[in-house]
Amino acid sequence: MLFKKQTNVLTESTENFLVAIYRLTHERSYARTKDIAESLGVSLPTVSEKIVRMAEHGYLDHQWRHGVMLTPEGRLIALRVLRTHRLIETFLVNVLKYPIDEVNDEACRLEHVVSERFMHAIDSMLGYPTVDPHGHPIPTEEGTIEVFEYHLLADVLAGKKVIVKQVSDRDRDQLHYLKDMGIVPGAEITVLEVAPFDGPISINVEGKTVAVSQSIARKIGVNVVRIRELFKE
Amino acid sequence: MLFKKQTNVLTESTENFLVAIYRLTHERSYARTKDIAESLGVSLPTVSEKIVRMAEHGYLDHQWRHGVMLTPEGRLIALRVLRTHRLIETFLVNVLKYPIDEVNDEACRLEHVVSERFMHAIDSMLGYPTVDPHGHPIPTEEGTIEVFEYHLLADVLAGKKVIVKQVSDRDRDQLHYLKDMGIVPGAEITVLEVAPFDGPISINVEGKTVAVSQSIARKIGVNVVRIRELFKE
DNA sequence: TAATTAGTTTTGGCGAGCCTAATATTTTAG
DNA sequence: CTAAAATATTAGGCTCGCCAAAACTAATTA
Repeated sequence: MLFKKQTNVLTESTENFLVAIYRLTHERSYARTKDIAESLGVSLPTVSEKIVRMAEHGYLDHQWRHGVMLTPEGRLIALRVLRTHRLIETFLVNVLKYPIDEVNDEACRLEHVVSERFMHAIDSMLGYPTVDPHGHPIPTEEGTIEVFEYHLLADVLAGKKVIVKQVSDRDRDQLHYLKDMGIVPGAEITVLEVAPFDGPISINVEGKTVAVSQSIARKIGVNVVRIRELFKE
Repeated sequence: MLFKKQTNVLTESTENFLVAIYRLTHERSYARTKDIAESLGVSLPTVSEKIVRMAEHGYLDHQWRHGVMLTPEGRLIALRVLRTHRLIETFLVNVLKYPIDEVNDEACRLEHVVSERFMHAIDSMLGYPTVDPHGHPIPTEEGTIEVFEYHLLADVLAGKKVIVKQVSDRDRDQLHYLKDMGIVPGAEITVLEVAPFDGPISINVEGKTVAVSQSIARKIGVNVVRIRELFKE
């Protein structure tokens, strides 16, 4: 019953809004109009107007002039689309051998049109994966999602050896940059030196020595610490 | 150069119009407004209006009040979309194990959004197929398409044995009906009896004996007669 | 030749999804 | 505690894709 989805009862735009809001409400409990506009690349009025319509349809909870939050129904849809997106990304990398930094655009287009049958077919072909190629959890069909907490590369002490578990999928260029250095989920990294005052971090990845900035290193998750927690200060 | 198309320069609707017109101009040289409307399931004014816009963009040649015909540019796009459609259908059947009568809807949605990279990936994965699961030719990347000419099952004399080469992909229910009887490309058929006066044809398919109407039998291509390149325009 | 009719196009409208410019309300900083 | 800055919303417009009703050929038939 959940995820019943006859493709097309929701427009692509609506699905995109829902996912964007889902992502934003991970940080703070309400997503602000401005942040939604920014993350979707549309104007503020477009967002304002869409919010009203989506709230009427029961997908959003609208605190006038403060922001929105997903209703359970909206959240379910967002997770369904996110699941589709991440499963498709996994398919593109594992089966069609896409480079990790080129899957996002394709998945963004496909996520709105594939059928449930398609999803089942690739899910089983992939062996029911639980994480996508960037190390992000794939929501289940029932609409649940695991939260993994990793150490950040930025916090690892010099001399330690870690395994890359997760990289951010938000910025394509950054992803490309990381991929070129070999920093992808599964890669082994030895931290050589951490320059003081927020300086760069020297690391050894698969034999090569490279330096990355603190800010990038804060976006790289390494090693599993513990599962199921959600502290975020 | 050909087929480079950054996805999205054309809307889904435009692509659908081009393919519909391509199919219609196989029968007669000009596609009539009415036939286009019918084959796309939209109203006449919708078609009239769209024709004007598409002609302005150089995709169509519009003989006012007589019909339209594709320009070379329009034809190229139509063939690109058709290629995409048929390659996706082949992928769905060969790789994802879809039943032959369920591929069309999925392909209709996917054909407008997949990238060139995706097409190359599945094309090579499939071993560069030249026909889709219904036995229709897959246009090449350069925009050429082979025309296979087959005998029609309806014309086969009693006692003969033939191989099914092509079934129509236009009607889902019909396809389902044929699939259930085992009449799919590759199946071996022995014609047992042809009733006179346009009567049903008794055939043996994979051990089972069934009867089909003349009208259906006229939509089933069997055995290769000859192959030739089509020159259109 | 005139009337009927099949087919086509024009007219006028609707909603979705966008936008810019103008306006309203918070928030924040002086 | 106001005034400027930031944020949100309203107003007004645009294109696309669609439609029904009306107007208009062109082909055929009486």
